[in-house]
Amino acid sequence: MDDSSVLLATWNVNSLRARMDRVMEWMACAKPDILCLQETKMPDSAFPADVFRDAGYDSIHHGDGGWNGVAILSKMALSDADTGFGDGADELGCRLVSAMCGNTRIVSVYVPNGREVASEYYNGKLEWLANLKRYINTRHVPEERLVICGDFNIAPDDRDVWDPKAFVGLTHVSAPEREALHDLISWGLYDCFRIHYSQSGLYSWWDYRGGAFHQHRGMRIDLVLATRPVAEECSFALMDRTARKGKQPPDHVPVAVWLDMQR
DNA sequence: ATGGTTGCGAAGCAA
Repeated sequence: MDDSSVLLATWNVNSLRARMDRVMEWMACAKPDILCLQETKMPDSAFPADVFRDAGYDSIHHGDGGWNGVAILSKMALSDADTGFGDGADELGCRLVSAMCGNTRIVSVYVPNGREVASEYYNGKLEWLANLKRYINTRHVPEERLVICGDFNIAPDDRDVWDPKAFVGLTHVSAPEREALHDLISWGLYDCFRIHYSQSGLYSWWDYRGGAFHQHRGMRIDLVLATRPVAEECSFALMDRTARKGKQPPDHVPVAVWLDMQR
């Protein structure tokens, strides 16, 4: 990692209020250039933009209460920020924020969980994913510098779940969810983590219950998707399992990618 | 054993 590489990370923090000390600690250690957050679980009025500014980060937040909430932090100035799908489509509550960061468009997303297959929430998840595809397709082209990252609440394939047999009939792995994600990716995106790793058993999330983390029962549902111009510059990727350890850990860990691009 | 844990908000609900 030379001085010209940019470190971009995405992290579902499961309440920024509860995780602020950990987030600041991780940022001081990893020094990401760009950090996308999900599940801040706070309204814009509570978002600590001043604290991040003091730490050297510009920021944009989109949240309206105790659930969901997404943000982008950046050492470079953010501009042309936008929230939601912007076309009147129901975004199911503060799940998308976007901004220009240098010459690259950054989108931070928190895809709905879906709760149970065939539920109204599951159908809403599929609809939200279709809206995301439409949002991207109407505003961007694959030749642009574009990153869409966040908690997709979908394990792209069976390598990304600890036991596929245990997930039969459950959300996050169902064919319609995976097809919706594939439909988005096939528009012209690359899964940056998979550029560097092909093996199974590498996860970004572990259930709090049942000692799942220590039993290696997790899923890879937090993704950094990028168009070809950005993906070609992706020299390395990591999911920081250390962030799942210690006191009051979040259930997700940061997914980080190094991009050899000019600042 | 429809369990288990965490956060929100102040009791269940969402994940």
